[in-house]
Amino acid sequence: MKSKGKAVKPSRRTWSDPEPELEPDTEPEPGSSEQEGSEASVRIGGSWRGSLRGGDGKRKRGGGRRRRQHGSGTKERSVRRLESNERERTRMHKLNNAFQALREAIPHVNTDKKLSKIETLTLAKNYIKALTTVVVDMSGDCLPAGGVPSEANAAKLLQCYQKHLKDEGEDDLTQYLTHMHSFSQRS
DNA sequence: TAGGCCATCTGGTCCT
DNA sequence: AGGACCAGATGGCCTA
Repeated sequence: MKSKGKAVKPSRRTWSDPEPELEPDTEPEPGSSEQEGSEASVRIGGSWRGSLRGGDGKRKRGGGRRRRQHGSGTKERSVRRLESNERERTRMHKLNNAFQALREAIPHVNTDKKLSKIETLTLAKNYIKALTTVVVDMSGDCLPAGGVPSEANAAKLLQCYQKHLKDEGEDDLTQYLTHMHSFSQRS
């Protein structure tokens, strides 16, 4: 299993752990010094970076110009940024937890390798499609046309599913399994 | 070393 | 007004 990313990244400095020489209160940021809105450079981890916003035609919903932050001091903005970063971090953690739950819901062969996010989504999509095919197939055999979902029907479907697997194997899952194997072979 | 994947920061926009 | 959401940018880690 890849143990990527999760390890502590000592060189990644967060706003909550600022370096002493970095003083946002006193050091103006080039490009973002409240005068140019189309392009900004910000300082992260001690190095300046420039963003390409405004020049590539993306993210242009609305004005496109960076809004000026009237009436809020640098310190207050810094605090708000910290809070915003924290919220974003927890939001992403929740998202990752959801991805993990999805990974655990999808059967796959190579459990040694953690599915990437894109693999998880692709497998989930194919898995749903495969199961849908099975259900539709079985409901044609086992349920009256236009049958209303009910506990009785669900039980009957389950019986049919088991019979289906016994009689015909898991051919309906072939496509899903194909994708699954392609993923596992790449690891 | 290049490329893939990821976490984090960031600012703009949307929504309540 | 403030939080949620989104996407771009950046840099670290890992594998082929």
